[in-house]
Amino acid sequence: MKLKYNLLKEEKHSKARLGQIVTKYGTYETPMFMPVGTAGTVKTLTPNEVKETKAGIILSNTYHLWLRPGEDIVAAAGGLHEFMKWDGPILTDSGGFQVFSLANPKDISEEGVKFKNHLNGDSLLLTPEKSIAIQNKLDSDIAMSFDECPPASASHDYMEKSIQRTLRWAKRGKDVHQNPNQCLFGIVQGGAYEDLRKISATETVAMDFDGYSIGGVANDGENKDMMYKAIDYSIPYLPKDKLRYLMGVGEPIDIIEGVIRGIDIFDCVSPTRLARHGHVLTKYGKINIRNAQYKEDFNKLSDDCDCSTCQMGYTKAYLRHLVVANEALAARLLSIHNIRFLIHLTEELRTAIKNDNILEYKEEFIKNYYGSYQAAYGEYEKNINK
RNA sequence: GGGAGGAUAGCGAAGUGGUCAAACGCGGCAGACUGUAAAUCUGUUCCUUCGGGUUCCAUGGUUCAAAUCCAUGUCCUCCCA
Repeated sequence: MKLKYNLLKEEKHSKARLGQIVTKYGTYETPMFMPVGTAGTVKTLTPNEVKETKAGIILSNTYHLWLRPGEDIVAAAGGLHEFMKWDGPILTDSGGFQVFSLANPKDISEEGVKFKNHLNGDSLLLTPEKSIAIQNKLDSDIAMSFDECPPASASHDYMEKSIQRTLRWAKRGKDVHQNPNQCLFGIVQGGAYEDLRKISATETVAMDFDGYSIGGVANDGENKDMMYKAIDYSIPYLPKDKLRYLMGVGEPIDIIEGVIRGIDIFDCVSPTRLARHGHVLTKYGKINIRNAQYKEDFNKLSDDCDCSTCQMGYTKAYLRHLVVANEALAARLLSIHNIRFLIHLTEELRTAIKNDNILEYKEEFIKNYYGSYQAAYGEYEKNINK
């Protein structure tokens, strides 16, 4: 059964929307944060632990599973859900982000993208057709179109050529997409250029995908002002009855701003990566639990957090000890907490949408978490409409 | 009792006459991380009022110049008896 989106309510003072995603695994509310499990695992966590964070959809990656263990092995296992024992929806990224993070511009051609296998140096070619074929076999619930994800700093000229190629790649991918149980999403690119976002969004929507995402944000050379513009310039052209996914985001303030601008789903590696590096998201800001000041702090990470790490009563002093001692449990306990933090944030945003007070919620959140607008938005504070 | 080798910043360890406040590793203290080549990477780690000051076991010496050479002492390790 193909996943389906229903729009339930629009917030009165913003573009924020409450919706639901109906899947064969259950029904989930949006806005939603999706934890990332690139290589078929949300790093350091078991599926049960991920479930306990109240995660709905999780992410996995075409590029990584293609290289290892190979999509045929996943298919032989009965698909990715069965392989990794995740009894919930999965979205697979197409490998488009790896075009940005792993390939050189000169390796990008009309046919596809030449990669150097980061595991053994082999030369590989990933094409739109190949990406979709792999995702068909992985049997994820949502497949993403294979796109070029140029840095935000790319020139208008480069970006224009790039979005046209991404549109052709989207069409090629859609033409070979075969899995009837799998949605296929189109990706809007165009950086912070208003005209290009409009073209990319309009043309992508014209191809009639099951959902749409905004890509190319939160990467090199971008600031918050540009990210929010990229969203604002794309959203007006996306249909209301389809899911809107902001790829790779992220930071609490960006999730809030994204929701206010009409985004439904987000994904980001930050809660798990930060956890592995000893950083903790709390209502009163991000802390580095490694810091010496926590050596004898026998308080929990947060008094009002319902994640299993906090519910167990683990103290900052103990968690700091685990991080400093490089114990695997540190990454696991902090990943649980950080993921739960972002999912809890989306729960609060859903409540705010129901109550039509999301702008007030944002003010309150910024006050608690960042302390100031400057801290929340950086030097672009004044350009961003509060 | 005889012989040999050592002693360098919190620890380990380079350096064997000037370019040495002294490589590098660990530990310590901070920072970064947004569709994961990331349990990774970066900075910093004698004191300082940032001008400079005081260092390489101790003391004395050689030299324009010593962590580096010489003498003595102290301590450590190994081998022989």
